[in-house]
Amino acid sequence: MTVTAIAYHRAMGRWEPNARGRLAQAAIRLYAEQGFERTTVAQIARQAGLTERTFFRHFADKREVLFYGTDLARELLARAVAEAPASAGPMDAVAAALHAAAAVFQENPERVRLRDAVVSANAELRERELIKLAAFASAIAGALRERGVPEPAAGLAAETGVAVLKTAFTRWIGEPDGPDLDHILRECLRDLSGMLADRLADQGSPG
Amino acid sequence: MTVTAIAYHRAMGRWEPNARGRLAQAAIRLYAEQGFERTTVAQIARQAGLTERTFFRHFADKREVLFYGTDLARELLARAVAEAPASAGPMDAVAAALHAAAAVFQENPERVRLRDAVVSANAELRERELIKLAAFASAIAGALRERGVPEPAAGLAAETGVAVLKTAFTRWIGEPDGPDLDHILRECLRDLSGMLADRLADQGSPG
DNA sequence: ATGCTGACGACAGTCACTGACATCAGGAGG
DNA sequence: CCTCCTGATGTCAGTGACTGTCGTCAGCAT
Repeated sequence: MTVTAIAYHRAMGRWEPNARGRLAQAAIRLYAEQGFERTTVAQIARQAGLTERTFFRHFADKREVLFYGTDLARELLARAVAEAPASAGPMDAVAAALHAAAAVFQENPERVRLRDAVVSANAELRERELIKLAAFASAIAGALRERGVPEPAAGLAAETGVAVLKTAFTRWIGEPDGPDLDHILRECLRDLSGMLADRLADQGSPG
Repeated sequence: MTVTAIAYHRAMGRWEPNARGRLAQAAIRLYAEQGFERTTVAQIARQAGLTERTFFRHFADKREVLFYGTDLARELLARAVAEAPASAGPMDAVAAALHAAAAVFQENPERVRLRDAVVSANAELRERELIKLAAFASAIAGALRERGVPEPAAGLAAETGVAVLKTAFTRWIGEPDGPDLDHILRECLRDLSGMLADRLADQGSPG
């Protein structure tokens, strides 16, 4: 469930045309070919015609190079929540954001799948993915609060939304010829509503 | 939201009385005193009267030492789900598990808070925490499936449950003199039900 | 042309983590 | 009591991620 995969594009370096991009491209290729652990930063740098030291000037660590574009995705989610119609409830606004993210994924399914394969294959990368997802939730929660949704409802809706995104994404990746992400998302949201509504019905027997 | 904090106890070493425990205790103390990053594994080992090499024989890495007992917590959650009354719906079973976990946290609030402070202060430790929480979700989902709950409902209920636990835990940590975890949990579950029930009411306007 | 600024290379150093081998405590069997 | 065996530990050497520092060089403004 490497849901973080999103756009790979950015400004260029000053001398070389695009240092960051070259490093990122070299990295994902090498990670995919020989595995994350068996790839050294020196290899990536050499592949991109740069030095190891320069790699670490562009990326905080060896993992971060795979999470390029995460900032953009976070902004996208927050914006979608903010731009949801005023009449929409918290969970509707979150749903809108999830569908916006889904659209980006579906723009380039092959790259998303490649990245997912690399990230899923390594525990350290899965950890980093989770942090990014938590950042998504945090951004969504912030946007909800801007809409006047109080805590803990905002945080709860955001966390739940990300949980739904993860679940739907995993399902989508799992069946390449299955329905599209939008459809799966809607289905998951409906299932969840149902479960919780059931629970609401007979209240007060929690522990 | 370092929800992973749970029991610290285990078998003893053969020569020295309790190598694992001594290492864990030294580690958390040093991490709390001088920070995680400024503490070297050699320091921890020396403090415990052992060598660096031995530290890595007991813990997979420098972070893992703070996540002692996570396995027990995972089993606790799974068992609570399994032992929920047959009449309980998926979300009720999950709620029961969350309350079981809450009970363990409340057994020793000081230690939980100390650990939370250490983990929250460091990004790498927060990453590890998220992985453990994901493992919790996975265990809960498995237990739900054993109860006959189909996918994606099982995964969804599990993820949502962990999201609720995180939210409630954060709130609990945030106000030391506030209501107890059980109470906050119940409140969060109610809020979430409400939000999703509202959304269920006017269906079909997702994105 | 000259100086400034920011990106890069070169180099040395720290530390997390690993593999290989020696060693030593204690229990099982004589 | 002695001996073998097993498992936990110490020792040593090595890899690789990451950092600090300094020199250098391209492009820009003056």
